[in-house]
Order: sequence, then C-alpha cells, then structure tokens
Amino acid sequence: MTEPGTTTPRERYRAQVRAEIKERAREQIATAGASALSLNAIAKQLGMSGPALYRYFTGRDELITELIRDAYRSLADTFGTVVRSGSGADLAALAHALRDWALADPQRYFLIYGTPVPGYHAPDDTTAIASEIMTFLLDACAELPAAAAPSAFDRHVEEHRRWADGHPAPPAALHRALSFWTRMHGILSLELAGHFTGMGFDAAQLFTAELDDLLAP
Amino acid sequence: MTEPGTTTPRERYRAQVRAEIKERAREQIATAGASALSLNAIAKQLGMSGPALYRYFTGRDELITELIRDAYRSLADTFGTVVRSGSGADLAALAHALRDWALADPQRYFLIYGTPVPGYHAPDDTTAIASEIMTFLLDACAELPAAAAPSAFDRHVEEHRRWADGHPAPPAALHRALSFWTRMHGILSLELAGHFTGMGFDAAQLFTAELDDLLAP
DNA sequence: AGGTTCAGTTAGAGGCTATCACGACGAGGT
DNA sequence: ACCTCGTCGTGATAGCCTCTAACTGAACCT
Repeated sequence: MTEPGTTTPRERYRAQVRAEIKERAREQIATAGASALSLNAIAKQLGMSGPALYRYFTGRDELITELIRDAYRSLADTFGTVVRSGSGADLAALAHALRDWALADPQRYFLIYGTPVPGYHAPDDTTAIASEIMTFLLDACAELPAAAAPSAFDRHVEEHRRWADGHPAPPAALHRALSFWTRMHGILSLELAGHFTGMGFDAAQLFTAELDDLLAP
Repeated sequence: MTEPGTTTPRERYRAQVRAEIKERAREQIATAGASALSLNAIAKQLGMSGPALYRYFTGRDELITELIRDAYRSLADTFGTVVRSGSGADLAALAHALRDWALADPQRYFLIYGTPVPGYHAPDDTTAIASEIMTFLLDACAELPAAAAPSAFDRHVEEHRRWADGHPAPPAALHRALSFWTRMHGILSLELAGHFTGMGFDAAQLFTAELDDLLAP
C-alpha cells in the first residue's frame, strides 16, 4: 500500500504526461488560438496516437478548462507576488503586473477574458480564484485616499456588495476596483486584439495615462 | 445584353440565397458562437446539401469575414442614425446606442471586438468602416468643453494623430475619444462575457457611472 | 505466480471543410 | 423552336477532427 503523501511511479508518470500535454496545448493556443487546439496534433507531437490522450483528459473541453484554471491561477499568483514582494497592495504596481502578464501571452489572457462560448459555464473553483484576484484589487483600492462625496453608483454598490465577499473596503473603494478592472481590461483587450496597430500612438502611454487618471481624483 | 443598373433573375436569386445563408449563419453565431458556425448545418437548414454553399462563398472564412463586415457596417449605421436623428454628435447618446447595439446581439459585438484569431487579418474595408466609426466619436468629443491643462498623453497623441485621419479635433478630444472607446468597451466586454453575473450590482448603472465620470472633467 | 489495473494501440462512427466531376435546368442568341 | 452555354445542385471523395470500443501488453500488488 502506498503511504499517504508519497507518490507511486505510476502517479508520477501520469502527472508528467498530463503536464506535457498541457504544455503542448499551451504552445498551440499561444500560436494559433484556443479554437485551433487539436488533441490529435498534441498526441502526434508526443509520439502517441490520438485516443491515448483520453486516458489523461476526458476530452477537449476538460483540457481547455484546465488551461483556463491555470491561467486564473497564474494571474492570482502574479498579483500575490507583487503584493508580497513589493510595497504591499499598490494599485499601480498591480496594473503594470497585469499588463506585463497579459502581454507575455495574449491568448492566455483571452482564455479568461476573451469571447465567451455561449454554452460553456466556468467551474466553481475558477470563480473562487477570480474572487481571490478581486480581493487583491479591493485591498489596493482600500489603501487609496477616499474621494470627496459618494457618487450615485457608490450608493448602489453599497447596497450590492455581496460580491466583495465581506471585504471591509468602503463603497468608494469597491467602485474604484470595478473601474480599475473595466478600464484596464478595456485597454488591454483592444491592444492585445490588435485594434491599436496602425494607429501610431503608444499603447503603453495610453495605459499609464488611464491609470494615472484613475488614481488621481 | 443586360443594361447596367438592372439585375438579371439569376443575380437576384443568387443575392437572395446569399442573404439567406448569412441569415442562418447569424442565427448560429448568436446562439452558439462563431466557432460553432457550420456550413454543413446551414446547408441542411436550407434544404440543400453541403458543397452547394461553395457556389456562394469561397469557404467558411469568407462567410465569417462577410459577417464581420456587416457587423462593422451595422455599428457605423447605428452611430450614423443617432447623430442624424438625435441632437447631433452627442457622446452620451453614442454611448447608450453602443450599449444597446451590443446587448441586442453580444456575439455580433464579439465578432468585432472579441478574441482575435492569430492568423486572421481583417480586410481593408473593415478598417475603413472602423475609422468611420472613430470619426463619429471624434466629432462628439470635439463638441465637448476642453479640459484644463493638456496632459502628457495629450502631447503624445498630438504627435501621433495620423490615425485621426485629418480630423480637426484638438488633442484632448483625441485622448477623450480613446478613453471613451476603451472604457465603454471594457465594461461592455466584461458584461457581455458574463463576468458580472452573480456579482449583484447593475451593469447599466456602472456603465452610466463610468460615462458620467468620462464626461465630467 | 497469478490476477488486476492501467497505458497505449487499432478500428470505426460521425462530424466538419473543401474539391471534383457529373447531371439538370434555365437564360440567351440564332 | 432550337441549341448552346453558364450556372446551380448533386454525390463521391480526401483529409481533418473528436470520441468510443475492443484489444494487447506491461507494470504492479499480493
């Protein structure tokens, strides 16, 4: 009997093959997009034939779901190291970390924030990681000086702060977190999709301009 | 000989079948996403068998490209009627028209602004329509009162205003147009993708709050 | 040593895009 | 009225894909 905490050779082998499959899948997605991901092609790269992969994943959907989960995890970890190793919960630092993370692998970003496929519903644990990410944002927003008077949306979000999951941030901070999220995503999404190419201006400068404007008032 | 300007019965028939194919394609995309678009399924719906569709479109890619073109055209026309029938170039009116247009068919919005497929490059005429859309935004931004002092990004965009295609708007207006685009897209994209579902707050109120903030200073 | 578990194989069903060669039919010219 | 030619739609076929099922062989455990 295998003792708890140890891994049998079979388990180690299985884990390693699973990891290798995911690695190839990541490469495919990075170069050709998630819609072009082919289990057959991955199997061929690994020197085995098609159906063998179904020993490791129940199907194409589970593989993609796993990659989505990893993407969420990676972003949450990135924020985590920024907060831990940097100067605490700094919204500007999180913003630049987010941008770097997105530019490092655009298709990974779109795995999370890209076009949704109508039928698909994300598993529960990804939403858990999403709220972990949101907590980093809320922490950073709570550190900022509060604005002058509470706006109409501040009052609205105060009545619907369930999504903040008990975070003690004041309503203006909740509002600012949502603003941060949507504004950074707006620029990044358009930039990564190439909608700025050929326009001539520097997307990085637009990003920091928007960030400064968000932090200013 | 057919006179120029008239249409032969064959041409009319051809145009009608093309339109019907596109109609079914729109339905499929709206309900299952662009990745699920199947020429075979469309042919079956029209009562003909597979390869017949290749008389009307050179392939799946051309059909999708055509739908993207139509989506751009539809958005430009929507902005056009807002400007023409409404109170001129009103940024808030454009914003709400954009939101209504996006909510009416989310997958059509993602056809334009969704996850890009790495190989694909949009044809030239769509970028022409895109700049037509941008012109509506610039017109509206030029009408607004100018902000106090020009920001750093205002100066940057002043040096790279080629994309504005000779539009006489001041740099602050160019900046505001970019801000408008990215901020509205940020909210709409996340809302349409379902990232707000379960969070409890009202996306419409967030949208108007962001819009007010954008118009305020 | 023997039974069990599991990885990987081939075969095959059913879906898709796309090409090709063929029949059928309507439109136009004579 | 006839004939020709362009065009529409067909079935057959190749080559992808996902995924299932049955089978082989080796590693593992007792």
